[in-house]
Amino acid sequence: MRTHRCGALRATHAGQEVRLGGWVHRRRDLGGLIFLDLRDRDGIVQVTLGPDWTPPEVMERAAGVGAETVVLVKGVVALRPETARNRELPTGDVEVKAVDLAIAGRASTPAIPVARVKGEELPAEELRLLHRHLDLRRPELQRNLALRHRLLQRARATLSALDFYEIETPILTKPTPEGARDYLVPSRLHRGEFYALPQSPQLYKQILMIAGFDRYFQIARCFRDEDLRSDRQPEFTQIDLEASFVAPEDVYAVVEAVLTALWEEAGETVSGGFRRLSYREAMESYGTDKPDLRFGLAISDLSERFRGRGFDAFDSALASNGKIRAIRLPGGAVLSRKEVDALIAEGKAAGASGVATLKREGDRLSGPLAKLEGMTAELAELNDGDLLLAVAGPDSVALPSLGRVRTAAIARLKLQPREKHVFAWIEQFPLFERDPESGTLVFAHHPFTAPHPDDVPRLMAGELEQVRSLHYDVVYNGVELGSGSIRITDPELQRKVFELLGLSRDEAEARFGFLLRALEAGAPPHGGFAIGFDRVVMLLAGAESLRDVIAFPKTTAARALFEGAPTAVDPQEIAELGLKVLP
RNA sequence: GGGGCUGUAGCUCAGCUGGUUAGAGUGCCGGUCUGUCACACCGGAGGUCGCGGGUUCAAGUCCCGUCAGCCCCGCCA
Repeated sequence: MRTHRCGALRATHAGQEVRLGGWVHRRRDLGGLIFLDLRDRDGIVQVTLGPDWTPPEVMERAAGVGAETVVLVKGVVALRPETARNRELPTGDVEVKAVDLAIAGRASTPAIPVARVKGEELPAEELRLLHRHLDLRRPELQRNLALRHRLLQRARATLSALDFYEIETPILTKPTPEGARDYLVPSRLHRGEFYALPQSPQLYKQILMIAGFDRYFQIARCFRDEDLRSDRQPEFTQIDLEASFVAPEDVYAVVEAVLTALWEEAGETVSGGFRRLSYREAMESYGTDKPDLRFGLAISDLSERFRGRGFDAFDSALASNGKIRAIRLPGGAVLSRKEVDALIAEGKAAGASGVATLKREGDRLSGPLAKLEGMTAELAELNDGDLLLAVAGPDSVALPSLGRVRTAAIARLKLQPREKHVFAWIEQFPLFERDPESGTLVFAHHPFTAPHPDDVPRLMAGELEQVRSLHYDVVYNGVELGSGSIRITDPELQRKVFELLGLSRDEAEARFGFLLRALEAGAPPHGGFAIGFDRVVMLLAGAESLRDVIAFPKTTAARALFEGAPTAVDPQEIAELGLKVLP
């Protein structure tokens, strides 16, 4: 039916007779001459119709085609006249002189434009989702999904070459009361019972390791019934992997190979390797567990330097086991009072009771900290033009506050990154964290995460806060790309953890008995990782929203506008499931 | 669950302190036009101002409610 894609034609094709199929992107009808921009997934080429080479009835037909109509064109590729070439188009040196044009699919006037006027804003997101078939025709989204395809293939090829088997796991699974809210699926055959859609294939991949498959991966769809954000969809895709007889180092090597391959596939060069930071180092130096290491600006401890200098807020913080933490902004002295106030507000929003500042301009120090006894530029280690922002208090407050100040300052000062891509492993996360509401200790990750071997005695002794885990994250330019861990393989340790979670032996058996039985059948040491694939595509495509790298995304209220899901169903179907909808 | 922003022609937007017949660009329809590429030019049609209620002599504009989209907090082991 066709010989080439529209976007593929170049000067080398000149003289060839071609048949094309595509969508009419735009029409320019000059009366005697008609130009059609014909578009397919590869790009746009100009089709030219004129009385010298196009039969009159074809001219007439072409004069009537509207935007987005699908046409089949037969013609000859010709070099354009020298003065009529279009440098902005890859196909701009040529045009197709049409001898025939058939209308294959006439389009009604598009509800939203595919070809936009230069400078025109995109249609409202609601309309783009409602008319997704049209929005997806836009070259940007075509490009994003083409990239997504290539990244998927590259991930598969890379893992397959590393001896990983791609194995599918169920979509209808067992509900898990912990963690995110499950999407539930009622069972017709078993009235009153429910499946859940998987939040991740976590337990299945562990069972696969216990079953001896050694290395598994899956491009896995995951479902979580929680409120959404611009970087969160109710269903999303992970590159999920798990391997046996591994230490964290072995998992790191695999994940690094995959991520490096993906960046390469997108045309980026990754160098400098993956940094390593413990959770503690990340928090102490950057105030976050996902630091953007493209910038320096580490947090420093000024407790001793600023102790006992007549600043009450500092001394009282130190007296109650707090620290004075600070960040130096080179060139920060240029910030206006208003801009500095905005940074202080960031710190306060994260819980700091105050953010004290010190500015150096020439030999002059200014700001609230300038009046500390014995304050000098040397004491504060400030260079000319620097701004110091300090927070005193317990680390649990001071560090995250300065982390937010740091991020805001980088944006405010429009600092140039020292490197383009910085990947880092964050290791040795605590196994437990304090629930801010109840104050009780809860699992920081899922309950299958192995404790750090050195800390198992502490775990058994109930010194939970001190217990580190074998959980690790990959962070890229301040964005968390994924996480993983070495898993618990000792059934008794796993039982102990369920107990710490507050599950009775019976409850643990009812919920996770299948895992415990598997562990008792001889489990190899194993661990794995999951890469948030949508987020990776978004970063590599330069997209601003996950919705721009997913063909059919949901709205922030988890609706599918195009097809209209969710929707009410026939009461009879509901009755068949043994359910009743409450008003 | 809470907060914020937005909703006016098919699309993108303007519409002042409440005041005559709600505008522009683009698209659409008709016409002229042989080198355009956001073609140009002439003419025309096109409106439940998201929806419901209220205040007022008078509401696109003010108030209350509601729906939808987006952003943020909570939430996402």
